[in-house]
Amino acid sequence: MKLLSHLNYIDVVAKKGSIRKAAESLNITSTALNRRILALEDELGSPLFERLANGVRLNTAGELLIQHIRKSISDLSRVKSQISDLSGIRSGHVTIAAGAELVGTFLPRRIANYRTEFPEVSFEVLRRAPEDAMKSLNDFEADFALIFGPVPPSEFHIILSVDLQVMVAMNASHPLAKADIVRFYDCANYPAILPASGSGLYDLLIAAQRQKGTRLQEAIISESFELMAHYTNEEQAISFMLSFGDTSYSSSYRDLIFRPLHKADSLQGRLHIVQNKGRVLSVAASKFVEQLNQHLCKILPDHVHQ
Amino acid sequence: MKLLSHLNYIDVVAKKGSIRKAAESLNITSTALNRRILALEDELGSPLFERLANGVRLNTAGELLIQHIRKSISDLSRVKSQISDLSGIRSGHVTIAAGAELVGTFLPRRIANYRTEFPEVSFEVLRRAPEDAMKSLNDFEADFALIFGPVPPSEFHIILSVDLQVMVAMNASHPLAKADIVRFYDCANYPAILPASGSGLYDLLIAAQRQKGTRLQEAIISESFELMAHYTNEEQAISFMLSFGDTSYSSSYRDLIFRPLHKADSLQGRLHIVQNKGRVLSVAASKFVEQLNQHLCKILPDHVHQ
DNA sequence: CAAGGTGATGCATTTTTTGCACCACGTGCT
DNA sequence: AGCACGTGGTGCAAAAAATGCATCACCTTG
Repeated sequence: MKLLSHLNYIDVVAKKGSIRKAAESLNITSTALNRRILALEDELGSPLFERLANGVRLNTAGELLIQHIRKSISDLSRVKSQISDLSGIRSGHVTIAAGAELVGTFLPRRIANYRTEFPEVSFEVLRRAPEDAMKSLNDFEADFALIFGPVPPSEFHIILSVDLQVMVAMNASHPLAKADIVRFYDCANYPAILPASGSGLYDLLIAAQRQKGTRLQEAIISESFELMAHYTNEEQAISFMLSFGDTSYSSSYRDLIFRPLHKADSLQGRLHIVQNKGRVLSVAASKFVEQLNQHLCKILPDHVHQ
Repeated sequence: MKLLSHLNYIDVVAKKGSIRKAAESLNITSTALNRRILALEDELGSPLFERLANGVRLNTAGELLIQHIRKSISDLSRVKSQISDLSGIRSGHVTIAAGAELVGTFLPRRIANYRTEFPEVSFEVLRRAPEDAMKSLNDFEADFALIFGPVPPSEFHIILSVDLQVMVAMNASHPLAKADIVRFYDCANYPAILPASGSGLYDLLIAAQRQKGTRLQEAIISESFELMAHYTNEEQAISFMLSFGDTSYSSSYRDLIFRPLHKADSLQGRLHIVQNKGRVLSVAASKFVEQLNQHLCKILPDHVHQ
């Protein structure tokens, strides 16, 4: 797009922190890019970047402008999608920032389901810790975010919240698999595979250990839930996963057994679907959120908060 | 400004309804403008204008885009003003859409007062009927609007509301001037100069006549409050004006006497300061609104609703 | 002090935009 | 019907703008 390409250039420079690097990734010469920046600064009557020895960095004026640029680009792409929607072409692009707990299991199936109906819509999933997911929203990098954990700051609009239970995952031959329900203190008797910090599940498990006075055996810590799932199968270890009430999500890891925790130990967190306040979602994105909404209401009635 | 000039061109074409006319007012040839439009349409993959025999008109896609363009231009100018604010230059531009009741008396003094502090800030006052004032907000033509009359639609953000009394204006030698207070039915005994429809005061007077069963003598109807004021001086006629509690506004029309209406007849309307929902005001505009706010709280305590 | 990185700049080249003249088409007036 | 006038669209040449190369000045790092 020609219109925003000029603006987009600034955005890339800001992100790369170097005119030459940005120019390379944009497939133009640094000269051209440099001069565009100079022209823009001249036009605004104020520099936008601080020139450092090893690159450039946005100054305050630049920060103000880049915020507007990102919003403009994002809004324009929404308008474009609305316009193509008018022509009857169901196309578009949806960018989602989601916690590590969700990118592997929950989202793939939801996206696949959506794309059976609208195959022209492309998706982009950013795996982000809660704080980074919010930053993505602020930078207009993501259309909306799926955040599991504590209530997000009030500066965002919460489209939907769902109460989710944490379940214990283990190999079929694991001793804990014999009972239908697991106590949290029993978990401390076996090596555990825990998520790394920067995930809502991590926060929840830390809080639970402190509250219950139970200390889990941290055998492996990983930020990859795929590794956690597969390794649970290798060793007589346990791990923790979100339950969507529906076993179909859990079953994506064959051979793994999922057991709920005892009522008194129940680890409950909330999944929040949030978006930027005052921002309008694209046609495609809002339809996807609507589909998520319906699905969650169907499999988890009485747990959904609008 | 180069960045938005391309976009602004579309805006001008939409407003002029003709590429040639727009090109003339933009000091470029129609060829260049025409090709820019074609290029943009090509880029978006969809026409933006309907080609008619006597010009062009936005189609649905164009309406969608022009909305974004106007918002972008408006936001960018706000960012520009913020940036120059950083450099210590207190400059900017404020556009106000106001009812005819306010442009002549209330606003000039407020603007003058503001400009003694910030002489670099320029102002633009659009005299608009309530509905047109809201349209100006929607089109990002005005930063905010001063509307007197019924409560504006909820799709706008009401910054401030003030209860305002309507007073009766007359020549010093007018019979009604003898009493300190005027009854509404007494007004029917003299020729009256009334505002034309499209002003909040008009709506208020129409409603009052119906409610009280009193029919005023419509000697002159004008949309100009200046004419009303001056003509009131010429003939033994009466007219109606807003009271800001402070006589200083009324005194701008020398020789005119202002009398309040009896309590039972009191014509009370509301002045609303409204802006587009979700829109951020420029530094200059928000400072001006703040000054209005303080002033109104000072001269009309207990009548201001935030 | 040298090596490797950064952004800035002069000048020739390429690409894009612009303007002129003209076309095709529709409207309205005679 | 005929004509004049206005509209948007287009081919081609001129003008303007953006680009790329080579180079400079500067800073950091080894």
